[in-house]
Amino acid sequence: MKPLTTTSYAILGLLAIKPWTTYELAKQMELSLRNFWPRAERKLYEEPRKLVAHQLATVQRETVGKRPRSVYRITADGRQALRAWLDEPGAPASLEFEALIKVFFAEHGNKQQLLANLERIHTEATARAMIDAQWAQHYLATGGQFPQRMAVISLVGTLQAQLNQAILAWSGWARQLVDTWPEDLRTAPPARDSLELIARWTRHTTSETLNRQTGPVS
Amino acid sequence: MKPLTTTSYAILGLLAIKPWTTYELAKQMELSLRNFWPRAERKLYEEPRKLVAHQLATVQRETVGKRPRSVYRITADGRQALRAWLDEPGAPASLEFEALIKVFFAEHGNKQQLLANLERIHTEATARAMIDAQWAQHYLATGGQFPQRMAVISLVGTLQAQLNQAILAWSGWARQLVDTWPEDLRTAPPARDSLELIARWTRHTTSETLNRQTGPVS
DNA sequence: CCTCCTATACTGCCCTGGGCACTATCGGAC
DNA sequence: GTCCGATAGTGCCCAGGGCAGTATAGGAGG
Repeated sequence: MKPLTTTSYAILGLLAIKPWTTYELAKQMELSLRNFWPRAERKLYEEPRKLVAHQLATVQRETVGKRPRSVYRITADGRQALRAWLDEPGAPASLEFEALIKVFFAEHGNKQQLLANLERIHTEATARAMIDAQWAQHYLATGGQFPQRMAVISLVGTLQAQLNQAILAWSGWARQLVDTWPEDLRTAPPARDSLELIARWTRHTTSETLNRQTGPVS
Repeated sequence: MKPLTTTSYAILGLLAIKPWTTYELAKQMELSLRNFWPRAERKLYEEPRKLVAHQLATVQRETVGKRPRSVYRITADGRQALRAWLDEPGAPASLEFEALIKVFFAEHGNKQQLLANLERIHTEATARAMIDAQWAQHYLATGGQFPQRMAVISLVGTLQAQLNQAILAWSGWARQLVDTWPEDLRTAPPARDSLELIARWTRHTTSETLNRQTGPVS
């Protein structure tokens, strides 16, 4: 029997809200979890079956006219498994950001290319901020599809918006700074002020011993 | 001939700095790009060969005693290809954050479980902030292994640190807020203040600076 | 001098998950 | 009556993740 993955538990979490068809589950995953757990739609279709095999859900085969569909429902075991899963620490966060690689290797191109990449990041973050704003307005106005979930959703939505704001603020700052740099980026002055700020962030923390690990970039 | 991927260009970017052995390339990728382009070490060993096939790099087979090794070197075509790649827009950023799924579905568990998950996020972000601080101190003190790269590295490092700070601030805020919530999270009041702040981000794109250190809800 | 340990320098192999392509019916608009 | 988008999926290839394994180099310690 196929072992359950994080994606399985994400689906199980949705089933804990209400019963859904596989198609609806796939749509809902895309809608609400894409931003912190992106998965290929194709693979989501295999998850509910695994849940049934583990007796965490049941299927109900229906037909709409001639077309069949499967409605999945969480079981008591399923709710129990979900609660147990919430106790386990999750894997550390992981980010993929191709445009940042282009910033990282910008000295092998010219200043205009770096500015263009920063501009693209800024534009995307701006668009994203608009979407976040509309989302927040929608939730404030309607309370959302599942009002009992609004509290936790407001937490998660806040982090997403804050992360996007961080990218927006950074790209605006970086753009302005790079504007003052020479054409040959190898001779540009490093952002010392920013590094000094980062270097001071140890102060607000405990004197716990640190294992030697690497910082953001080496 | 295998097509080049983003990972290929990341390796090519490293080769544009200096020649490396495959082993060194793999180590360096892990060290410096893990945080925004994480890739399995195993697969990195296949990339330099692809670059040679495309004539963007050359190999030099050497031996250290009885042990063979391959040193890769970028070609003029390689530098050209790297510059061209810098012009193409990168794929949108993508985040995987399992602990956030647990926050998202927290209403199916109890308040203590949610607080524990927030605590874990906070602890990890705190540890990460210390690593970032040490990294910044190291760079300020030594200028790094490749001083001509310090300017671009300071940009990328700043974003990484800022993103971690956003998580740190958010998790601290969320922890305090959830503390005031009832046991049954379905009846908890949503973070309206925060949503209202996000909702307003449509209009003003204020001149954000690095010194903006406000938490999620200021 | 010998042993142990870690760093260097990779390769084999299985299988998960990403992603494109494809099928088919339903329901409402025009 | 026709067209289009939404509903409801399946088949299949292969890139990439990740575990395991091989072998030599070089320095530390006894």
